[in-house]
Amino acid sequence: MHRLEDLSNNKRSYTSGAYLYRTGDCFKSLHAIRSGSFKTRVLHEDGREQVTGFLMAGEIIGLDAISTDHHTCEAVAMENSEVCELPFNKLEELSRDIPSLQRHLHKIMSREIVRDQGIMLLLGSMRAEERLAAFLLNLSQRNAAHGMSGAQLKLHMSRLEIGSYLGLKLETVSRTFSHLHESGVIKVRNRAIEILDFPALKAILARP
Amino acid sequence: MHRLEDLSNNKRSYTSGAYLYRTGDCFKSLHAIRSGSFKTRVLHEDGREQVTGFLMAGEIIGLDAISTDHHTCEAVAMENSEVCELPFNKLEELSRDIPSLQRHLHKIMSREIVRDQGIMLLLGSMRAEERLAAFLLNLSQRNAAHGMSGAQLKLHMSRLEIGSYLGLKLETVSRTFSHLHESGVIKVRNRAIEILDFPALKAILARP
DNA sequence: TGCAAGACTTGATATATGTCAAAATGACTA
DNA sequence: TAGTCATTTTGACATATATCAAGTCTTGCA
Repeated sequence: MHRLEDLSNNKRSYTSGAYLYRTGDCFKSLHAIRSGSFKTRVLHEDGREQVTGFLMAGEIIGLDAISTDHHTCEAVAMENSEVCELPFNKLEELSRDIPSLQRHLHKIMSREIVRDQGIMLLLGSMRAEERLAAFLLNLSQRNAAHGMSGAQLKLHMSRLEIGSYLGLKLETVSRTFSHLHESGVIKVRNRAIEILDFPALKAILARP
Repeated sequence: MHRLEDLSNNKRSYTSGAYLYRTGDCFKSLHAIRSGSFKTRVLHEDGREQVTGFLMAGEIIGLDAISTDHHTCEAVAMENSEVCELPFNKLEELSRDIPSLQRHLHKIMSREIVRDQGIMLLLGSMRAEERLAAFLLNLSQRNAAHGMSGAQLKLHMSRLEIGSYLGLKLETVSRTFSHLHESGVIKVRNRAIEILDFPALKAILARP
């Protein structure tokens, strides 16, 4: 596993709003997010766009590009962030020698597929309030997994971006936040969200 | 590449409606569809479900399960079908020796991620008619890729299943089919669809 | 072949979310 | 610090899709 370190000494910084890659860019490396966060989005010919993910520290970004050797979406930093470059052919080479790395890489890719299936379920069959509840709980969980608070969330994305991700208009996102705020489930102060009543938030999801 | 054949001599048949695997099943093998077609769907606690894919001959099924060694969705045959079992640890073993196979496997997984992103775009930002147009064009393209007609489609799934996949109710699917039929873009006779006007169908997608 | 169950279509109506608009708030810059 | 611009909230209204309800058509089985 020490050989992995050869791979990971190449760190780069991105300021908020900077592109990690754009649609069509040639693919050479995956990137591990060391700090900060990124959003990914796909673009349709007619200017339509869809945010497909919000990624934070510890997560791997760029898996879409392996398919065609070109990026099929773009990744933008949502705050000042650091990534570690993982040249993909080195990764493949290493994973031929190290079965546990190979397995790990496969699991990472598969996990992304599972994550996308979850979003499809959300987009295909949930109402606005359920989508937002699922979104907040997911964020909370990932925050907690990094030793940060599960209750206090600092959103680095706008209502517009949340809307795009959840298949809602920004006004609907705003209204739904307000509604959850009024019912005492969460506290909303601009982009700082506090989850006050976890069971209630989970109950929104559990009841179809 | 001949060693691949060792892998692929294990064929199995599934009658229409039979499960290839269920949610929670232990994962051992991917499956290559030799003939026929399958649908995959994810289940939510509250009985909610979402069809996440319709797979046909030549496609690989089961990639979701690598993540946890257990299947996170279920796969059901939509007609009498044959699959070829690909034991995953043998696949990993072989791909350590054969870089081109390794690369191929990675591309297959990445392609699935890209496909899912496309569905997220569809579910998140398209109207009913656009979703159905995208669905039909995709089906047509895959049909044509297998040497079959791109214009004559035989649907193996019900309106309910199409609706689940596209995030619509079955009535909306039916109405939208009827509408496309009336406007002369397609001809609908039960599950036999004929695409009469490709440019018109594509135009529905291009105009936001 | 005929019957029954499921699949599909179509209509009337309800509703969640979108659209348009304006005001309020917050953030950045000069 | 003030001023400008972007973001967010909130309201009134529009609309796409969902829901409920018949009714018709297929299909598979007896």
